[in-house]
Amino acid sequence: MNENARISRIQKGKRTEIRRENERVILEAAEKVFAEAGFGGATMQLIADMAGLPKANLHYYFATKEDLYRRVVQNIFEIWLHAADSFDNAAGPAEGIGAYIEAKMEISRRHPFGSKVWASEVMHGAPVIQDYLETTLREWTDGRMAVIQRWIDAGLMAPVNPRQLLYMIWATTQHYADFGHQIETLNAGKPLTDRQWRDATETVKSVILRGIGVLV
Amino acid sequence: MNENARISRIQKGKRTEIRRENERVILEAAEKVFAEAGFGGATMQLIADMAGLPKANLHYYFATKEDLYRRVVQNIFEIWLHAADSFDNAAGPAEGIGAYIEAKMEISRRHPFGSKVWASEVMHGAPVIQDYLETTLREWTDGRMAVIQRWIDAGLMAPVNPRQLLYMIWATTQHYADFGHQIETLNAGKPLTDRQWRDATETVKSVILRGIGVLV
DNA sequence: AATTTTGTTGACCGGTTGGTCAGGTTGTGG
DNA sequence: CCACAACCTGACCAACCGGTCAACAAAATT
Repeated sequence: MNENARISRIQKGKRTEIRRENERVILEAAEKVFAEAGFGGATMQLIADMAGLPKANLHYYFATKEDLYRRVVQNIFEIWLHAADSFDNAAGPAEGIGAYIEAKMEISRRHPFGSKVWASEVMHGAPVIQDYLETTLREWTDGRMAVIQRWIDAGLMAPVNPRQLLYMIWATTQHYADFGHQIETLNAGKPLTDRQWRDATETVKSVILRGIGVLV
Repeated sequence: MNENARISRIQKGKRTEIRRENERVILEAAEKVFAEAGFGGATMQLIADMAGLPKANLHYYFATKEDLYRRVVQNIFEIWLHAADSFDNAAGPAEGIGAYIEAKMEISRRHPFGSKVWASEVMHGAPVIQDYLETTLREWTDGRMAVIQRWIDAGLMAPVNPRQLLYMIWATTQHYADFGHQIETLNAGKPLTDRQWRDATETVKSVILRGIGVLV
């Protein structure tokens, strides 16, 4: 048996497939339940029911409720950080910040449950991911602040406090996920349409970009 | 006994005083515990300990955990609505929206626990205050949107979607309460100083006001 | 085909939680 | 000073929750 065949077998083996699929189903159910009930309000039984598995099976893949929760939070954090790719290779603030806002709005739309879990985690004092905040997030923030400061120094945008600007972007974009229920209620109880999402994105972009002196 | 004497006695009676004071202490403790642990994670025992009362005493004043929670949520909702007073008798958007942002930032600073409870309630689908969203909040929103629209029609500000503008103000201001822990962590673990709160308020105000074409 | 590893699950358990209640204490009106 | 109402609380309970485990099934390995 050569190396390729072995790798192929490992990746395609039924065992591996079962594990991957079950973990996926469990994490998806957990994300939803944690988002809708909070960590304390969520029960392993509820997650199991939503995943269509016996509760004992959950504990086979994830030792404890906290382990499962940690994985859910880490998943959304990864997505969150990736949105920064828009930021990096941008020529100036109009392009960079505009693309970042669009990326974050897209995340709010496609991962509303993950966003809520993250918000909930932070609101409760980040008991699980405090170390991420102090290391990865801090470095990430410092890096983007430096980019914004360079744009300001180059006269490409108004001298707005870069940190506060990032907070404003985070707040406005995540609002559409975290407070989605309120927004839906004020929208006659109906989810936002494609057009409404585009309008919201455009409004956020235009107000912020004009607010930092990039648009006229 | 005349009417005045009776009212005076009722308001000053020790019984009334005891009830009012105990309810106040319990609500204050409950707000903090619900904010830090969520509804599901909060326990009556924890609230009782923080209030310095036996658990059974809590159930004397508030029949169920849900009753207590409902009162906490209603309290913050009242404060929330009152911030709109800044909006109403304003000559134009610079004054009205500026004052509203300041009022909401002040609420985020002075009632961080209440803000978090409100956010948590909405994030979880507003199980307790859904009717408020559909009645009071909707009317409130429609009213302010009309005011903003009049300003736009009068040429006092750029034609920004009034609804999205309100959402942006809610999001940016409440962010400082709901994500206060994250902001504090990124601030070297220290709470914002007076000066930093003023800076944050000014940045939010200037970016939004410039963003809607009110500032140059 | 035998053996080992991995996956599956109903039944069970100790600990915690929201809520109750009986019996006591304190304040109030007559 | 008496009777009634409001307030207080230790002890208790049924329900539920996270987690365990033994016994079994299925797949992989030899």
